[in-house]
Amino acid sequence: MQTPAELTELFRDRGLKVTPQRQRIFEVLHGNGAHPTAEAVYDAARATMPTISLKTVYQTLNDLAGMGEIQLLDLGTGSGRFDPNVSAHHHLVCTSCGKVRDLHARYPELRVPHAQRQGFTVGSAEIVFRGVCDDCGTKQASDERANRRRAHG
Amino acid sequence: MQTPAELTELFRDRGLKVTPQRQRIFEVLHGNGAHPTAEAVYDAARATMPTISLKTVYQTLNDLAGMGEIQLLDLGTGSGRFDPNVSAHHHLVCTSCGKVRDLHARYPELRVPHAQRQGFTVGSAEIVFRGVCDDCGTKQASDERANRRRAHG
DNA sequence: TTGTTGGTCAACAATCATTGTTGATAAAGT
DNA sequence: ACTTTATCAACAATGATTGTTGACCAACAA
Repeated sequence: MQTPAELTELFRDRGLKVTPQRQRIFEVLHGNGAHPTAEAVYDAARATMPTISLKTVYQTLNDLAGMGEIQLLDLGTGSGRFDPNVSAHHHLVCTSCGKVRDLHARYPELRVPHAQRQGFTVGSAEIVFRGVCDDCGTKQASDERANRRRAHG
Repeated sequence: MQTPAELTELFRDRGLKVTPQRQRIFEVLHGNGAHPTAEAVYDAARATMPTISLKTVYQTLNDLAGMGEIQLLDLGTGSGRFDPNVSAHHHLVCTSCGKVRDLHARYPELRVPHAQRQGFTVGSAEIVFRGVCDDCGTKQASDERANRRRAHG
């Protein structure tokens, strides 16, 4: 997505008002590679603007998605995640905590074999790599150690 | 997944009773490549068993998923879909009607470049190809023709 | 065949993420 | 300054899914 200043212009061009709440949301999203949920954006915004409402956050996120400035992802983690990175890319998803990271890699082989098209006209392909992130990996390891201690003691 | 007869045995082995409702659900799923939603399974089951409840359908689908006989997919179509095909494969999703089809193809290139792992230990990879199915493609074309006629008339 | 266990049903409430509604207030943009 | 639109709070509603209750009945083992 574009910088907060550019988004401000974009909103003005479209006749949308640039309110402090919206600017706060622009800031929160700017350079955020963590693919926040609406709730996460809400929490981050509230840190410096305690009266902002979750409704307003959803509203603004949907406006941004409608303009193509951010992307709404459904990666099977229970709630939608908003990705400020709009260019073609793939995702790493932690099956333990739901963390999502961008993956910038080219997969030129990603074609559907003709015999398998089943009548589909394919427009895009996304890869979701599922696994365990470093945080959850080390936590699991220490949990297991704790379990062993408990079993022995 | 296995045949209804094999599933019957599996349920018995686990101390689960084999009721007509469950057998009906086995039949509905057997050889079903359409990735039905819980509602779709419910509707199909009701065709010959009008009193079966949606609750029972969810229950049995979850039991089957717990045994690894079917797979619950979240492909961003709004509701979960149940896939009787448990082996590694990918999916074609219609962005218009939500239809899902299996894609049996090998993508040996599907590795995360080491420099991009970001601490993740990757276990699996799924590709979702999004596009328009034949039904929706032809429907869209005829809709457009109708729109042109309306505009001219 | 009978008894115990568990499944099923209906009806309903509850969950979670998300969107809609209302009416009052405030602030943005001309 | 005036018009328009955003925001807020509080609340209801959505749709998919799960939980709850109590009554009933059927599967399976003895």
